[in-house]
Amino acid sequence: MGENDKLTEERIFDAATDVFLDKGMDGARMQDIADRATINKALLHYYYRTKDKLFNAVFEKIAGKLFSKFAPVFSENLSLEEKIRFFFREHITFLQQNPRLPAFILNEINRNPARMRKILNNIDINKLWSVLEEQHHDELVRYNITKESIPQIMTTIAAISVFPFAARGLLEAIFEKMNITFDSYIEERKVFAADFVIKALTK
Amino acid sequence: MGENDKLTEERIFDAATDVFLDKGMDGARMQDIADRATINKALLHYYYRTKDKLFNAVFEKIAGKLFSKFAPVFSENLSLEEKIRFFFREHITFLQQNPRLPAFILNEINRNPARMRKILNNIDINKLWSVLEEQHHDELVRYNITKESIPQIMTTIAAISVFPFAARGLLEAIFEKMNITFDSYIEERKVFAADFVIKALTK
DNA sequence: AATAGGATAAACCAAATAGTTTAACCAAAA
DNA sequence: TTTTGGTTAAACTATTTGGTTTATCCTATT
Repeated sequence: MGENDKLTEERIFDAATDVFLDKGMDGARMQDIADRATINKALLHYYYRTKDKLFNAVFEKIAGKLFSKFAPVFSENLSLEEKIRFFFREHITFLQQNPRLPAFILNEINRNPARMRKILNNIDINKLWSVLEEQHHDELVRYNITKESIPQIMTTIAAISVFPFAARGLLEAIFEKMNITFDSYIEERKVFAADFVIKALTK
Repeated sequence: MGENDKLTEERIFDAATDVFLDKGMDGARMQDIADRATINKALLHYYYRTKDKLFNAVFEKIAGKLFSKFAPVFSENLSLEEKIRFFFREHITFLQQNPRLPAFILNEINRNPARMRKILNNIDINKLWSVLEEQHHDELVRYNITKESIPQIMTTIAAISVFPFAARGLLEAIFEKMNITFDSYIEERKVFAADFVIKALTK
């Protein structure tokens, strides 16, 4: 019954995603995952033999989702400034819908850096620079963006987008005292972030 | 023998800090901590009755250390621009010496937000704005910094400083392929970050 | 000399947990 | 009708782990 099959496997995968996102690899319990998928432990192990295999499947899917959001920057036909605005709008909106991803990824990356290296092996980092230079040569000159400054700029952009979600628990506690909500702060951030970065880059 | 006493308690505390920083609350093992302190488990429990109490002690110390680094911004007698430069230089240098703190704090905050709230209760967030406005009224106007924009600006500054360390495992993997080291990137960042923020804020 | 308390080794306990096994159920396919 | 394979409940194993207990040792203080 290949139909029902997929349903169950998917239910397991979704339940596992949910539990791992909440508790991390160490804190997650196989029984929890089975419960959340409303199956029993035997069946859980029947589909994913070990906790490790299950976790790896979940982690790779999540990491893929998170990083794939960076791709349009290299494909969309927009000016550099438009791309920056586009990126923050899209990426932050994505994180709004998947707010637990950043903390999860950052935590598991530090627990097991090898896992990350394996995923990154599929990406040719150096090629990205060539593509960027090809598409935006004039703008790069105008903004004074060099190959050397790329690491600083890119990590700054990532930081501005990702950090609020990674530090969500902390920020919510602070914002509570200032009478502002995390949600409105995030909504504002989509344009604040773009303005801020463009301003900083403009000569 | 109060002397030796303190030595042991400190050895335990340091060992616990080390293990918790590496493995987190869930991943840490009491036996590991005892081993690293070169004492036995009985004595470990003799000093800190439970894993939870030990963890809380470690967490509060670490959180205190991390946040205390934000304080000089309100005490040093410098212009706003100088303060921004001062902050990034000092804070990033501190993180260079304690690179595992950010990932640890962010992770544990999300696992147990209540713990953070308790610590933040000792800080009067709203007062900080008054102090800032008192000390830098003219500059705030000049830079177009309002009470409303403070959350965006402050979290951006924190993000730029903290994120590289929280994402260290990821960045190291990427930088490897670009033939640059995390250390040189961080060294650069002390001034890049300040320049970037000041540029973004200047009208 | 006696005592108190830090320190140890080692065995122990109870609970949690990953993973396995077994026997039985049921529906769809052969 | 038989077989196959997804599915279940439940008991079970082996190991890990937080925490306790006990008996013993050592040393500084009384």
